Amino acid sequence: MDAQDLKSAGLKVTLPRLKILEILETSDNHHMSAEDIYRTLMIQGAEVGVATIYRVLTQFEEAGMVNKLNFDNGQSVFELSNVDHHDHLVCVKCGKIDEFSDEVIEQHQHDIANKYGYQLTGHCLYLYGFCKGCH
Amino acid sequence: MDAQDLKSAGLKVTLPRLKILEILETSDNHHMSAEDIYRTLMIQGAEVGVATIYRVLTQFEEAGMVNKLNFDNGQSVFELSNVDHHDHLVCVKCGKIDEFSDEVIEQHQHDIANKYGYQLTGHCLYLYGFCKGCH
DNA sequence: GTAAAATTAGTTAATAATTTTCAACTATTT
DNA sequence: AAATAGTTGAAAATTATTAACTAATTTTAC
Repeated sequence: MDAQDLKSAGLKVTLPRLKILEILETSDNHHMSAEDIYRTLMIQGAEVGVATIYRVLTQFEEAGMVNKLNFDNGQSVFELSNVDHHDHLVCVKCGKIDEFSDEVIEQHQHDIANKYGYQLTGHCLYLYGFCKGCH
Repeated sequence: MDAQDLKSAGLKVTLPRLKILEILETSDNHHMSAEDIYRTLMIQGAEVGVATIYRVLTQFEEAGMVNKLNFDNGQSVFELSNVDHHDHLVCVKCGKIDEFSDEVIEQHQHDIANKYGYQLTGHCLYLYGFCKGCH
């Protein structure tokens, strides 16, 4: 994800956008909330308003560059979408996020959509629980 | 779901709680947002404050009487939980909600949780798409 | 049934997260 | 370099939900 991706998406190449992309790429946990990103930018000394972050993330999502994950507790985080499809395990205690993918589940989802006459546009699958360290 | 269920849950039997239960039971689409419930109560001429609705719904959820569903768009709706477990198909255009259940998917979810060392407390699976009527 | 104790309700105010507004600025086009 | 179309940051506005507080209601003990 770089300047070229922004152009392809019809978005001008601006500093805030590049910085946000960079943060999403280089952060340790590559699942970040708008707040997380804002904090990181502040620490870096960048002067970017909150509104810009929400705006840019929405644009990225519309352009298919990032996915927004909405958790049950109302929190939401973003991840780059230039990776293979996967779903998420979320620790309800420490907030840790693991990723998995399961072909059988994917297949069944499609079968179900067909059976009910739905033309699938997306899905959301989260497993919530206590992770190894939080039992 | 009736007065007895309220008592069993350690909740006093009050008019607002009974009305909210009744609405959840009798509404056509038995998936309603706090707002939907509020509007319905207003139409019925009942004088119930919004805060009460949120409070009561939260209590019902804690008591395991209702499930809260959080959709990707941030909206959330409630359904009575005195029915078999199932997941949801959501039409992204008209908002229609269908229900399904799939043993294979359920089983795989447990396998995955085990594999990653998670002790499962819940899951959320929504399929989004265009329903039959909205193609 | 009644009164006292405990819980609950409604109003209003507060909060949190996100979005809008708008004038000033920037990137791209010509 | 000027024109233009898109973008930004600050602050105000919105939205959904929750908290605080007093009044009202339900339950429990007589």
